[in-house]
Amino acid sequence: METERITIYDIAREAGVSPTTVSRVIAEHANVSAHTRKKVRKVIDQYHFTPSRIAQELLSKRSLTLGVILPGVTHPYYAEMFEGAYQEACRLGYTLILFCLPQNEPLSASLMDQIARRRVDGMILSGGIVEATPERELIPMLRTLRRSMPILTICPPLPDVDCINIYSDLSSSVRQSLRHLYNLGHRRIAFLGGSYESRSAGERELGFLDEMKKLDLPAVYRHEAGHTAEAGQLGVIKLLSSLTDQRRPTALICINDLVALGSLTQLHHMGIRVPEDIAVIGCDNQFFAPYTSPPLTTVDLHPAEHGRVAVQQLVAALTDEAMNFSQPRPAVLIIRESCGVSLGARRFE
Amino acid sequence: METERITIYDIAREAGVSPTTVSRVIAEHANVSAHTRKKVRKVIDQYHFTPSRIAQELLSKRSLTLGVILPGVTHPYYAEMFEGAYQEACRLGYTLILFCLPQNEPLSASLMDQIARRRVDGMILSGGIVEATPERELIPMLRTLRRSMPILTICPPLPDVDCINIYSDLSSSVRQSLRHLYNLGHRRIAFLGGSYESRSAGERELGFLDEMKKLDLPAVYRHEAGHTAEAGQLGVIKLLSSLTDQRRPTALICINDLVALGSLTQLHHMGIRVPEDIAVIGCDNQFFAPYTSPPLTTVDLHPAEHGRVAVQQLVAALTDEAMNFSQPRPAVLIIRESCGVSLGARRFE
DNA sequence: CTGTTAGCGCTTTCAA
DNA sequence: TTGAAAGCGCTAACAG
Repeated sequence: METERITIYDIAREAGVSPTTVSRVIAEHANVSAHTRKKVRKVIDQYHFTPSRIAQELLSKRSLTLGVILPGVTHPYYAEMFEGAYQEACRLGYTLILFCLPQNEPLSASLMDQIARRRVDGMILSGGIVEATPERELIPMLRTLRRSMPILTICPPLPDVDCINIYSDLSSSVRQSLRHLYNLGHRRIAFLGGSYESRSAGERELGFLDEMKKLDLPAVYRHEAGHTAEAGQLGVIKLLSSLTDQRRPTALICINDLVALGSLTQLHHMGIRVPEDIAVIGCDNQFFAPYTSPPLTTVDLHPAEHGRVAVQQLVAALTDEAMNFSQPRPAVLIIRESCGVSLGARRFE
Repeated sequence: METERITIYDIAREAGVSPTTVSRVIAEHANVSAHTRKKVRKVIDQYHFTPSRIAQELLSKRSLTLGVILPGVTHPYYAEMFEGAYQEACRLGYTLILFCLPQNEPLSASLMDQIARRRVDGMILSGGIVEATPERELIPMLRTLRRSMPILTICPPLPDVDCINIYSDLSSSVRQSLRHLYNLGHRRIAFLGGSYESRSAGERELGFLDEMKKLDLPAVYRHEAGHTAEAGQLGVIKLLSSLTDQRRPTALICINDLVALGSLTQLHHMGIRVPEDIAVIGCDNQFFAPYTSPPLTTVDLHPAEHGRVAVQQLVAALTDEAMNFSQPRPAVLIIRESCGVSLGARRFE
């Protein structure tokens, strides 16, 4: 098992030069004669030598590693975010270490410790940790972390911490969906999903309420639910079972595509046609959205791009003593069939 | 930005002891008097000191880090596998570093180099890299890697390399689906998806062909396709468009749920009812399977468990000079509605 | 162009 | 019970 690790000294000895010279050859420094270089290269290749990044990190005091805290990658939204971040990190010569932290778990002391020990150069945080942790707990933790490295959060902006922040214009997302439905003639529009504990969900909720008010519509159809397909299914049951057909909403905005998926299934079970009887709009533009029946109208939040930009900004902050500002990223409505565009604008009672 | 890093020497000086003692306190060694320990602890806490894992790694020659190569985490199958591995790694005190390598990209020299430099303690490989790379290229690379660390592959077993191997019993997966359909009365059964370049796909293909032969059925309905929903959609078009209704297969086994999803959509477009006109079975039991219409019968391969077991085995190999054997993991058929059980066994011409 | 020296932050002898 | 010294593998500074 233990393949006695070869060091730069072994190479130096074997090539009859000093370790420094070997180091220079590896780093492709200019000040090495072609002859020496070739000689050293040969020995390096012969022994399949690769310098230890661990030693380099110790010396340079930079790990060229970024930590990422996400609720996990099982949710396609975060999976895409991670991959976007990963690509950009590769491009910039950084490595990512992913820490999965379930939505409702707080940033434990043990995780903080692990991060600190690793001496990562910076942290990217998204998901429940920055969405659902009470600010009175979260802010101090972030401040502590911030003392040793720059931090980037992907969530609605947080007050009183010196973090770079990237956020989806969630409010705009709901507003766009709402306006689209309004223009199609809908007036009884319901909002389904999320939980008031999540700041993102809250922001959408607020966007919904505010836009409804602007449109002079009563926002009576709302239902707190989770973020899963099952939650969508349950949500529809709760939302509709108590209502007569006359008072039933004619359109449904779901907090994400998973909830929309569950809703579609449940509506189908109940014999309610989409989009004829009720229009449905999701959010996230997940891979399955074109394949639901009917294909789901949704909003693309571009999580992969968020990830990419996050790494870019964080690395920039590491180099320049840079600007830590908040940046909203646009949300774009993807129109398919579940909203009923093909039916044209109609009049609803 | 640069928060002058505190070292064990700073703590030692401040506490009026030697660095050794501080080290001992941190490692919770026995041989420190209660008084000294308390004194040192206080200084440590005061300065929020955490020992550098980088220095520890350099000294101990172990990084307590495992590398994982996956095609990415965007595919839920691999996302689940990763999370399973992640959990187990946490439990055992290891960190995972994820390298995303697109399905059809070979293990580049640059990636090999990166892995070697990181001095990870072991590697877990799955996806295209071990599925689709020609063996004449793959085996030598694995051998090279194997010289410096234990390797675990999650894929059909590879010949001539000393790797631990975990694999889904893919052949059994197809056989189960096939037999289930057969018992329901189906005789014209089609197989859709995959590509002959992938060893997993090949194994399923073989399972299909072999089982068809055992059942004394002609395996005429096969179609190489990709692994995406779009591929499923296209596959159905190609498979059915040339056939008269009489000769059309009455059942369809898809290589994965994505392909099944695309197939369902396309069948719907073509006015072919599932399961009345054609039964459909997928594979992977992805989260959306209960929410397709009709709900998808599929096979659960338990990727998360694969991930967990992988880490467990690899860590075991790191400690014991352990057993490198191949382990098939069971595949279980999850029966929903797309296969038409509720219709009961029927007679097809 | 090349080599010597010192030190990154830690732990492990070994000695006191 | 505590500490001094050496070294993990590498590179930057400084000589030569």
